[in-house]
Amino acid sequence: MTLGKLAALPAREFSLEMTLTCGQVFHWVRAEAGWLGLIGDRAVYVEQKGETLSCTPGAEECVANYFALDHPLEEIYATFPSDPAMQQALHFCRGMRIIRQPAWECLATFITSSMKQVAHIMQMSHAIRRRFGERVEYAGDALFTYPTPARLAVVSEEALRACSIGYRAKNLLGSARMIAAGEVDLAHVATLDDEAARAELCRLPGVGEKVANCALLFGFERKRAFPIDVWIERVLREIYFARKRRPTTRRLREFSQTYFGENSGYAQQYLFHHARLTWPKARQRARKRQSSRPPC
DNA sequence: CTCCAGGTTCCGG
DNA sequence: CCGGAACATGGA
Repeated sequence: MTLGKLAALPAREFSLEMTLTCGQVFHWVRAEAGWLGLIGDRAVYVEQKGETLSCTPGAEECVANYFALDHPLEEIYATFPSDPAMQQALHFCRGMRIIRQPAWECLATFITSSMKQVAHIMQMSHAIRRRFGERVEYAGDALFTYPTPARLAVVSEEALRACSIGYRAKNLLGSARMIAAGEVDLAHVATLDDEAARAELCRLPGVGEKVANCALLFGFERKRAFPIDVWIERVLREIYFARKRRPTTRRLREFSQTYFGENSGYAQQYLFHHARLTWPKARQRARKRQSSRPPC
């Protein structure tokens, strides 16, 4: 890869590393001293040095918007609850931003995310892009856009399964077809309030409450959307409901919507990333033994 | 080899 | 409303 001169833009309270590795987006790859990826169909290189974010010349505005450099992080942090677990997560993840992803590629990658580790979600994303996306050249490297609903709508389920996505192929294909046919309109979803938008997304196959909330948070700028996955469920149960009778899924959802405030989605991502990177395997095994032991 | 992963859907209490 | 099971695949 041969990079020319880069453009610089100010980036206070920002961690590119955290932002790209926290499990919200899955196609950026390390290159040189930074990262190479696509913002929509535009190939971009970015690297951070201190409070400066350098990027491909001409892409400054696009990059600043994508990485949400305008989000007032200090104001957002001020709305987080002040309990120790939340403050530890904040300290650990400071500078991490919820980015503005194109709605469809965000939704689609989370449709393929069920029962998969972050590393494998990346693999699936790249396989789908490489096989069905548009090729974009950048400094001698080849990048691939995420295929549109219309493009995926006309491929076979077998061809999709060749990307090693298993049973998720049927869901991704079904959702692409419904959107391509206009049965669900993502541009319209963007105009709805959170609850209506979530309900509309859940009409798509493979989209339940968790995936819908990921799409709302990462692809529709809904900072209140609070996805509850296995990690967040552990955090809620072991920290916020420790020593209590096992809360129902319903109870966890109610708690998450009242306790974490107006930027609960942001809080959720900090708790998720912190737990995933710092909770040792030993704790997971201990938890496992505990939960499988009969109550006394 | 066994276990588990940023779940959803369907089915029987 | 709630708990269980099936669903594919690969990394630990």
